[in-house]
Amino acid sequence: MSDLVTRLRRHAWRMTPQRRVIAETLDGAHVHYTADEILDRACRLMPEISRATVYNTLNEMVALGEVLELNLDGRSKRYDPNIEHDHHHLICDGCGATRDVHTLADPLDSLPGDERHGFAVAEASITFRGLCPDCRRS
Amino acid sequence: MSDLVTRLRRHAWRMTPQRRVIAETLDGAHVHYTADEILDRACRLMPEISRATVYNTLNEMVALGEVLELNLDGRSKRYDPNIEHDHHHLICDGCGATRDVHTLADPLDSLPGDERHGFAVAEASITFRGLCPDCRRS
DNA sequence: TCCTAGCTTAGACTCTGTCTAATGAAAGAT
DNA sequence: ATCTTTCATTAGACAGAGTCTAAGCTAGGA
Repeated sequence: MSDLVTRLRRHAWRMTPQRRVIAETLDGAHVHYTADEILDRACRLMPEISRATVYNTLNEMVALGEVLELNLDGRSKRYDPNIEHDHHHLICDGCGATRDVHTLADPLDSLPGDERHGFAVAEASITFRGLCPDCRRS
Repeated sequence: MSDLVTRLRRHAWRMTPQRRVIAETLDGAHVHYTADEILDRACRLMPEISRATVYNTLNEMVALGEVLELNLDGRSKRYDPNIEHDHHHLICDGCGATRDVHTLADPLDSLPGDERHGFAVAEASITFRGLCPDCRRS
């Protein structure tokens, strides 16, 4: 039983077999998958699952506040079951692999008042870019 | 004569009328446009310019290192003629307005070695989100 | 001026994601 | 247990952003 499934059960939300497979796929990964990667993996467990269901379900999980949607590479969205608001992301420029990281300092503190231009700044997230161990070798 | 055109002239790169219109459109703006917005504006000066040329040219400017490509909203890319590598972006959650900001500390220093997971980390950029002065009022 | 590399063009194509209309399954009421 | 209503799932059509292709055009050097 994954933690994400537990969290989703608390909402008034039908837990269908398709939704369970999607939630378990998301939650079991240490990297953040795209919708198509989740579809691939879900198809191994439930071959007849449809693309629309995967997209619908991911959007609903995001709307429920139990999954974060990441727009990091400009190609496809990735989904993060970790909803803590103090984490950031490390992305491989070679293959697009994405994972959570934690920093020592809160980046909000690094933006001085005179650089806020009258904005009410609520949130800051850092995107780190580089090459993952696999892509460094090739 | 825009500063971006001056910078582009330093490269072995044909300065065609199309490329000049695109460079001047980009450089004259205070916000960061999408490729389609640039196409719209370029068409006012040169009605027969093609979509492919705008996309090709923007990609070449990025490859020359004279323009930065931003993936901030997951929909379409935006182009920033400011290529200083130590600036970040402040985005309004209300209207999407985007502007450059500078921070006190380099965010790369806030990622400890044991959070790098074997990656060769090259770059870090911060996205600040909040409400701009106009959107705070309404 | 002529030549040639390389630029521009229209339109087809790909990829990611959304929408629609029809079918299928769950949960409360009887 | 069955009915009924509501919501979920499905295949496929559609939409938006961006890339590719093949043909013609042009900038700039010889």
